[in-house]
This record gives sequence, C-alpha cells and structure tokens, in this order.
Amino acid sequence: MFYVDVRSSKPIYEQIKDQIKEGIIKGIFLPGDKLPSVRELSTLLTINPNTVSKAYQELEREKTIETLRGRGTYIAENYRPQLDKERLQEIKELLRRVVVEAHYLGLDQVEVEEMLNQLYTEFGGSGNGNRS
Amino acid sequence: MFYVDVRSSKPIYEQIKDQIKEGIIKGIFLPGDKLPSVRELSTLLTINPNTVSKAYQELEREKTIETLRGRGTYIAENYRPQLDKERLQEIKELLRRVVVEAHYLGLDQVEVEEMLNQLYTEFGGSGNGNRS
Amino acid sequence: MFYVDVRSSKPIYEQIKDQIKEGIIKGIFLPGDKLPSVRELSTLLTINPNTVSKAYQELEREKTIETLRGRGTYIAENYRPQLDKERLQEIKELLRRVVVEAHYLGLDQVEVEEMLNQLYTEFGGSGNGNRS
Amino acid sequence: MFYVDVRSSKPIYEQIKDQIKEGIIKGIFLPGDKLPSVRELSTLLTINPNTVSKAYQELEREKTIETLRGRGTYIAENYRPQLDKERLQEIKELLRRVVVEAHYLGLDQVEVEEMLNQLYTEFGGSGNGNRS
DNA sequence: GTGGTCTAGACCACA
DNA sequence: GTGGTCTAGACCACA
Repeated sequence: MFYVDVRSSKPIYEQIKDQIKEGIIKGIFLPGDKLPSVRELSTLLTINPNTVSKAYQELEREKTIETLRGRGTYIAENYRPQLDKERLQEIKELLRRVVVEAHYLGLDQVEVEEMLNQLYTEFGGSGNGNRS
Repeated sequence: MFYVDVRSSKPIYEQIKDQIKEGIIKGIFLPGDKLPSVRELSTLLTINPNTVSKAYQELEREKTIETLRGRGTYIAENYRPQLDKERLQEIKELLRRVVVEAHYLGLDQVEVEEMLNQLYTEFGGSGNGNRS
Repeated sequence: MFYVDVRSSKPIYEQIKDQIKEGIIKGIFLPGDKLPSVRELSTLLTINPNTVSKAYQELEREKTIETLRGRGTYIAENYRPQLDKERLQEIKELLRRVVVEAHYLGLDQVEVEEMLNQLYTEFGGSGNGNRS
Repeated sequence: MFYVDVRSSKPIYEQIKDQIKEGIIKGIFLPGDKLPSVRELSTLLTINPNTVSKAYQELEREKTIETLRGRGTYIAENYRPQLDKERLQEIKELLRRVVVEAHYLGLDQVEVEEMLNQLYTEFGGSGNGNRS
C-alpha cells in the first residue's frame, strides 16, 4: 500500500500525504478507515517516525484524517472541501509552473490538456461522491 | 520588470528564473534581448549577486539564455524544446498534484480546465513563435 | 582519499568532482558506496561546505552520485553513459588541444598514444564493469 | 582566416592562440609570415584589442611568434619544441580529463584512440617538418 | 545530522 | 565592466 522513493526530490512526508489523499480519491481508503500508527508505518517504510508524524499532522490540519485519542488515526468521516483562497492560489501557482515548463519542453496546450484528462481518468471520472 | 517576494517559499533564484521564462513566453523578452548584468539585477532587486548568478547559470544550462564572452547575458536565439523524459515526468507529477489538491478544495475537472485555459490566455494564445 | 591543491588553477570543486569520477573508474568507489557528507568532507579538506556542495550538486546532475533523503550521498547505482553530442564535442576539443600542445612540445603521435595507453593502464584495463 | 565564437566557453584569446598554432601545424602559416596587427585583428573580429594583445603576448612568450619592433608580428622562423616539464604535465592532465570524461560518455579506449587518429590525420600525418 | 538557500564580501580571469 | 570561484557564516526544511 505505502511506499517511499528516497531518491525522489519530493519530501518523504509529502509522498505519504499524497498517497493517502490519492488513495481517498480513488476509493482505496474510505471514510472511517483506520490508518497504521506512526510507529507501524515508520517501521514498515524504514523511515524516521518524525516523518510519518509530520505527514499525519498536516493531513489532520487539513481535516483529511482525524486522530481519536488512544484509538488511532482514521480517514475523516466528512471532509468538506473548503474554498481556501490561499490554497487556491497555490494550485494556480502549480498550474502556472506546469504551463511554463510544458512550453519549454515543447508541449502545447492540447497536449497538456490531454495529460490532465488522463489524470482525471486515472482518478476515476465517476468520482467518490465525497463532495459537499 | 523584475521583482522578488522575499516572503514567498519559492527561492529567489527560482522566482527570477520563472520571471524570465514567463517573460519569454509572453513575448516581453525576445530572442537576442540583453538581460541586465548580474550586478545590475542584484542591485536593482537588492539581493545578493550570487543569487542572480545562480538563476542565470541554471537558465544557461537549460539553454534559455546564453552568455556572450564579455558582452553579457542574452535570451538565447534558438532554444529548441527537447523532449526530456525526466522533466516530462516531473510535469506530470506537478499536474497530478494540481488534480489532487483541486479535488480537496472542491474544484472539479471543468473548473481546473478553466484555470488552465485562463493561464494559456494570459500567456498569449498568439504564441511567441519560439517553438520549433 | 581526498585532497585539494589550493595552488592549482583547477577550481577546488572540480578537483573534488574529478577525484570522485576517477575513483569510480578505478573501482575505489563502488556503486552504492556512501560518500562523506558535505560537512564531513569540508571539515576534512578544510574548505567551505559550499564548495563541496557545488561539487556534489554537479555530480548529481550528471547522475554520477545520488542523494537519498536524509541518508546522505551515494555513488549512483546505475549510471548509464549517455552519448551527449555536446559533451562529445567538448572532449574532441580537449583532445585537439592535446594534439596541438603536444606538437609544440615536440611530442609526436606515437608518444601521445603512449601517454594515452599509460592512462588507460592506470585506470585499470580490467574495467570497473559500470558500462552498459 | 580568423574567427571567434563568443558563445564558446573557451576564452577568445585562447581561440586566437589555438587558431594560429593549428594554422602553423597545418602549414597555413609559414615561418616568417606576417600576422595582422593587434589593431587590425581586433577590428576584424570586433573584439577588444586587449584580447588580441594577450593572445600575441602569450604566443610570443612561447616563441611561436615574434614581434619585430615597428615592423609587426611574424610567425617565428625557428621554433624549437622544448620539453618543458610543466607543460608536459598540463598535457597529461588534459589527456586524463579526456579519458575520464570519455568513460562517462560511454566511449572506450579504442574509440578515444580513433578520435586521436582522426585528429592527427586532420593535422596532416606528413607533418610540417618544423620539428628540431 | 543532512543538504539547500541566501547574504556579504573578496579575488580573479576575461574583455 | 562581466561573470566565476571561494570563504565565512546564518537559517531552514527534512529526517
């Protein structure tokens, strides 16, 4: 289920965050599912517990997961997408990077749109119904 | 023309790189245009010359700009987008981030496509003719 | 193992790069071997960490070494020599310099070939098996 | 006859030096031939006179050319290759670079030897007879 | 502890 | 004046 690529330029804690967030979108994780404990996951992946901890903390702050004291960490029951202006700005910034870098790689708009479509297909056009 | 946001989490040298790369796409910089010297730009932005230097060196490695001995730094005459598999992979990864984060912000595919279109409009559908 | 010649006209970061690249060819460094950390090596050589950092960063860009997050820097497992036209041109240029300068020093073709053979002997005709 | 590539990483004064030295080997310049004046050549190439001056000075120090006061600069009549230990060391260093870089580009000894042969062919195996 | 970024400032080669 | 190299040293993200 989980894996880390220590060669990647993406920080490990982000890799974990992304795997969980993508897993939820794909329906691999369902609301209420229990996540491995920090200790379990860090042992499993042979990484520093702090790293798992950081991933979990950020996901919790984003209301994607929730920790029940003494009972472990779970996929949040009802996460409500919130239009957060700052994060929207961040996404735009990311997308801008995509457009610029794509240009310098010789990809045109149509090709980028195709890539985008592919990704949406991968994540299941059906959606997981978890939107407000 | 140039500016830096010292509060941004994006490193200053990347901000400079991006401004130049975007400026080229928008046609603000044309092939053969002279860029300010390292010293000029660092004075202008009140940042360290090394920081400008790093930006310029990376852009030169990417063949976006070129240094003519003793004459300064110029927008490259003939940059040819090269399909670099690794960088393509990086772009896909960025786009994947966009899709995932957009989902958690409550944006659907259509809305993301709109953002993408906006960006392409901003960069000028007219094109800058610098593609092979 | 490592040393720097501060009197040399060759930049220190290049000296480090070359020592590592030659060490790999000679089999002194094997794929997967851990390199000293930036701090360790800079302390050892009593040079600035930035200088070591620059050497490592360039070697990483060339895929000669790789950084594993939080685990340090290692000789790359699978470097595949890639026929890069530009770098090939650079080598030819270097070799041309050798031929011209040798001529003016009174060395003929046979003597240059001998020097070349000596070098290949030094690097171990046995090969380090790291070629594709 | 002369040209400079301001894009090259090779300093312009070295480009000039090399063109003269190669021209002599190829027999394009003969002992006693007059070279253009510093002013002429710098105008011709639209470069800084200091640059031509530096090239000429170094060639003169190497006894490749000689300046006759008030009469201009000439290809030296009898240059005698001198086995200069320091310069020999420099050549070896250059050749070592060739061998190392060739390895990382995937070229083996035979291929490097071929490149070397090609160069000697280019410079005319017949030689220009100017050796002592 | 590990590498990445940045500043301040020196010195040098080149033009 | 132009960029390249290097030092000394700070601060930060990540693990």
